[in-house]
Amino acid sequence: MNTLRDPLLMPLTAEHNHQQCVSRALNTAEQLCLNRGVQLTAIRLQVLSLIWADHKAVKAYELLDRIKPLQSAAKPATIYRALDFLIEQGLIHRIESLNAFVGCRCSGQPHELLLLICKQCEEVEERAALEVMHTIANELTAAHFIVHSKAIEIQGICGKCALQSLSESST
Amino acid sequence: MNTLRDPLLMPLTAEHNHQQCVSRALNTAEQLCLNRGVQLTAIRLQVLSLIWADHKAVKAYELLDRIKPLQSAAKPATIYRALDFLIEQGLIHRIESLNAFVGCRCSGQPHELLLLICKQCEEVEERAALEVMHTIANELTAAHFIVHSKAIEIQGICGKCALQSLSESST
DNA sequence: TTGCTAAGATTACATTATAACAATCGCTAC
DNA sequence: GTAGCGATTGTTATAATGTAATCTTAGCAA
Repeated sequence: MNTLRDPLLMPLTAEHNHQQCVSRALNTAEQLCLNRGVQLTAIRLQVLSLIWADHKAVKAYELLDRIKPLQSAAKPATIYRALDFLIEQGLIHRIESLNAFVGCRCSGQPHELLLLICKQCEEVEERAALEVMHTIANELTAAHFIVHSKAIEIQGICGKCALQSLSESST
Repeated sequence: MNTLRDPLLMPLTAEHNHQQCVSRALNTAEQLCLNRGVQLTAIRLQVLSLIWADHKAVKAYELLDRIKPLQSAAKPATIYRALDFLIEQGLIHRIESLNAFVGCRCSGQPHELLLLICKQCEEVEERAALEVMHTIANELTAAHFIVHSKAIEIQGICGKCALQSLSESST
C-alpha cells in the first residue's frame, strides 16, 4: 500500500491540490452510489460539491445560500434532505459540536474517526486513529456498552495555524 | 483510595441511592463555589437540582418548563445563563450530539471523559478512561494539534438495558 | 451618598431543524 | 400505454434551540 496516496495519511497542507482532492471525492461518490444502487441526484451532487468547496465545516443555511443561485427554489428541507442522504452514504460527516458538516476524505471505507477542528482556520481534519478506537472499544466492553455511533471531536489549533502564529510572533 | 466510593467507578445501577447521589452533588457544588468565590445563586442551584432529577440528558427548554413553577418569570436566557455558569464551573456537561445537559458526577476534579449515552433509557454515564485519553493525546501530538476541548460521545445501549432486553426476549 | 459590579429581567431576534402534504418523475406489471 | 408504485423534490408552516442588546436590581465599597 502506498501510504503517500492514502488520503487519511495525507496532511492537509496549504499545498495540497484541492482541485484534485475535490474531483477524487466526487468520483468516489458517484462510483459508490452506482455500486449501491442509490441516486446521486443533481441536488445531492450540488450540495456535496458545495461542501467540498474547502475543508472547512459548513453550516446548513450557508449551503442553502450557496445553492440558491443554482436551485432558486431551494428551501431548508432541500438541504437537510440532501445532507441526510450524504451522511447515510458516508460521504460527509456531521460535526455535532458545531452543528455543521464537512466532506469525508475516506468515503466508502467503513471508518470511525477523530475530527480535529481548528478554531482559527476552521478546517477539519480526519484521523483514523486506530489505537484510539481500540482503547475506546476496550473501555466500552468494560462498561458493557453496545455502540451504535461515536462522535469524537477535538477543538483547538491545528499544526499549520500554530506554526503560523509562532512565526508571526517571532518577527 | 477506596474505589467503591469513587463516583467514577460506581456503576449507574438501578439500586443506586439517588437521593444520596443528588445531595452529594449539590453539596460538592456548594463547597466548590464557596472555595472559588463564585455564587451558586438560587436560580443556578435550582437549575442544577433539576438537572440532577435523574441521570438522563435534559434539554434547555425542558429545564425552562420545569423551572417555571418556581421562577414564573424564567425565559430562555435565564436557563442558558445558569447552564453557562454550571458548565464553566464543571458542575454539568453539555452533550453536543443531543443539545442537552447532564450532571457531572466528578465535579471539581479536572477531568476529561467519555460520555456513554443510552438511546433506550437515555441515561448518560461518564467514564474517565485514562487509556483512551492517553492514546488521543498521542494522536494529537502526532498531528501537531493543540487541544482546547474534547467531546467524546458514544451513543448506544447501556449494559443495564442490554441485559433487560436479553432477559425479556428469553421469556 | 455615590458608584461599581455581578446577577438577573425583558424583549426581540437569529439560527437550526422538522412536519405534513402536494407534485413530479421514472419504472414496471398489466 | 397506462395505472400504480416508490423515490425524490416542492411548498408551507412551524418547532426547537440559542443569543444579542438593553435595562434593572442588589450588594458592597469608597
